[in-house]
Amino acid sequence: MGRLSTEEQRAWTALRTTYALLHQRMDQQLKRDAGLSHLQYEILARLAAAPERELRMAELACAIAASKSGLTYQIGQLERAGLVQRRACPSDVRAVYAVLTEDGASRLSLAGAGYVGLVRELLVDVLSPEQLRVLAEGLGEANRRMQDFEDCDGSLG
Amino acid sequence: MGRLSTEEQRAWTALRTTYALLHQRMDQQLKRDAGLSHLQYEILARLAAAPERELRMAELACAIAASKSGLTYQIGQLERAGLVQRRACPSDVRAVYAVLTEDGASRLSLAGAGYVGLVRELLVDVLSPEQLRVLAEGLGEANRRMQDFEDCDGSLG
DNA sequence: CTTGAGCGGTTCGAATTTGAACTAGGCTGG
DNA sequence: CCAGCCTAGTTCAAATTCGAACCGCTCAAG
Repeated sequence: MGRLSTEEQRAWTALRTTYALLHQRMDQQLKRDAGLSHLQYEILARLAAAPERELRMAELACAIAASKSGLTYQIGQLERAGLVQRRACPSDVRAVYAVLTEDGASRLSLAGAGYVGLVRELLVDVLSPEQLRVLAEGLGEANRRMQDFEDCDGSLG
Repeated sequence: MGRLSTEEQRAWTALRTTYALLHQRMDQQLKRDAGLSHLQYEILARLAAAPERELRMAELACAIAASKSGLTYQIGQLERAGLVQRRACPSDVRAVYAVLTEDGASRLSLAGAGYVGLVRELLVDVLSPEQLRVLAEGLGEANRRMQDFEDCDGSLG
């Protein structure tokens, strides 16, 4: 249980602050460009990538690491804005699908350029391809373990 | 302005979710162990590492990537809990120092073991030393650039 | 000196987030 | 079939967060 080595500390701190700064920048830019928060953008992006452009609430909550109630709130906002629709599931009355609307898709692509630009400018272009590869692999593995252990839900709601 | 390559996307997504999951876990564990939020822990940790165990509000806000008002709130909480004290700056009446108290220091060390354990278990031990080094270097550089560009304050509050 | 711009923090209201109930449906053993 | 437990989402109040407006102070230019 000793302290972290300098290198270990640097790695963790860098991870933390990189994410924090990037997140902050994205929030500002997305809000300016398309009136979306970073979280909302991620939600729309997940939906866009999903088959039929729809996902169950729980899957979505898990994917974006938000609490159940937090997602309910955000989907509410997005629905009011017409970017998403709720759809009941025929086989299970309890379940709800969030579906990306046409408007949602175009809003997403409106925001997309700026978002991608930011990821490039502040992350991708700063790293060598090799560094990027290592990062994707290493953190990908860390992720997998956490999700496995936690079953991607548990206390999240 | 094209899309991100699969690898680029993987890297960014992994960064995002790794941080999110780690943050969530920390929040829970710290709350349980010592009644601190992750943010509060970071604040105390920064103070502990600073000379004289004190920092100006603005420096602190910058260090933890919080908004000015957000920090005011959290320092308020920590002060009520007796873990931190505000101290005026003799040379500049406007400035305020946040000082770690003895209680703050012991609370911090109380929480420290669990915190470090989590960082080890979920991040450090999952990566090879080489991966860790690359991560620290790469993200460290990304960080430096963002902070430079933004002068570590700007629109943060 | 004396504006006037800018800094450092705080305050305030609105938006978001959280966790703990709660509502309802499903699902399994008896 | 039925009780008891689990699951999916929502609701609600409380805690946190954000941004804009604000206050008092500093500092450099005139």
